[in-house]
Amino acid sequence: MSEKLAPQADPSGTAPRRSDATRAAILDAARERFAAEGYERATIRAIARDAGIDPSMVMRYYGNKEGLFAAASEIDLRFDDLDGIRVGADRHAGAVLVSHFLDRWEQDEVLTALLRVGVTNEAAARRMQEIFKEQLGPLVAAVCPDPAEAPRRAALAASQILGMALARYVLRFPPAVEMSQREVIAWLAPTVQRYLTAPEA
Amino acid sequence: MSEKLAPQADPSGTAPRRSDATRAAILDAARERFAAEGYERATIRAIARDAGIDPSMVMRYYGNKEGLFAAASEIDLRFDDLDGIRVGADRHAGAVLVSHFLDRWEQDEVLTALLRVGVTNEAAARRMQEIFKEQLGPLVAAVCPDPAEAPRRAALAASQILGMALARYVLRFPPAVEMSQREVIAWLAPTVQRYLTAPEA
DNA sequence: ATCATAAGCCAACACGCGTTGGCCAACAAG
DNA sequence: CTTGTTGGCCAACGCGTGTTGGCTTATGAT
Repeated sequence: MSEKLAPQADPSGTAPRRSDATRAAILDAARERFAAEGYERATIRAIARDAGIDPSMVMRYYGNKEGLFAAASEIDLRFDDLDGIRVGADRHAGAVLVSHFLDRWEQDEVLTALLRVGVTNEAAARRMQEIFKEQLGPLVAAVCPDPAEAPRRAALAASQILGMALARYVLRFPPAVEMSQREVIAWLAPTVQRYLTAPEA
Repeated sequence: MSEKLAPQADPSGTAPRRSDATRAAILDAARERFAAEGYERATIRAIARDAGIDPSMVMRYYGNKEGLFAAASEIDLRFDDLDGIRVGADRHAGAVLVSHFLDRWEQDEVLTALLRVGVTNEAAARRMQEIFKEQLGPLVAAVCPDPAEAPRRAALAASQILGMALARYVLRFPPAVEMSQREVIAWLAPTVQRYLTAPEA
């Protein structure tokens, strides 16, 4: 009676459902559409068409459009891969951070989606705040001189990183698009480095 | 016969119309709505309501929604006020530029509107490219060492300035909002200065 | 083999949108 | 005063949207 919804023992903790493939297809399509067109123009009908199913399935699995976006925009900035910063590479924190963000941005369209949607959608903007606060914040606090300054320094670094993402991946300013990843890092790393570690004023 | 549409002599070149006040009210309301909500969520009906007239008037005067946005998002970055840069204050170009942009952004909601809309709307994104290219470009070319590098350097400066505008005026990251204008200038000026004048790599 | 359940589709709803054309009143020129 | 022109409103159209409920089919446990 208690395990009615779990047809078989499940080591991972979540019961696998027969519809998991469909759910994933919906999420993939949603991420792509949200990233490419923003919240309003990414219609549930179009997402369903991309996923090869009926629009009503989207509602069944994610409740409503807001719920779909919430599910599709879950993000992990993957700073765990970066524990190198703490261990003593503080002098290269800027370069490591910029490089990491560029990688993440080019691999994961969720970041573009969140940026595109966050500009118009209050909930997405708050989500973005949380992500940067909770994931970038601690990392900055560990690197910067006075932990009390961490939020401000993180915001400054975020402003440069988001600004480049905006110019390069969203607005597609030709010069920003044409720069190689290495060039972008060479230019932005000192900026971010200074925001993180330079003494105030 | 030739002057049928000009009821009286007009020194300024454009005939004043009885509807000019309404046209202006529409544009004001449009700017505010586009800046606050982006393209799709700023409805013509709401704009008309704000302006105190009927939605059909908007169509009469601006053709369609696209035309309205085009008219409402005309922008002059006002770099003319800044000829100080050329005259020899090149060492402070970064500070002057950042300060000028912050002022413009806080006075003119069109900039926020263009940023919010440009993220989702192709035409607005192109418009933004043109504005930065044609208005910021020449100014950068006059300050930077090799004019051939101007576009890239302008894009870098734009990435930082737009990034801060994004964090401060659109996404409203608390630390970015709480910083005083003076603090923002103190942090960003050296960055922009370097983007404009530092030797490459 | 049975049968509850899950997966899926279809058709439709109500709503808000951009947009249109016709009608009325205020104005200005003769 | 008359008459053409402009400014303005009203009512409606067609459309695409998010969303709903019911129906059919496949599935897998019993």
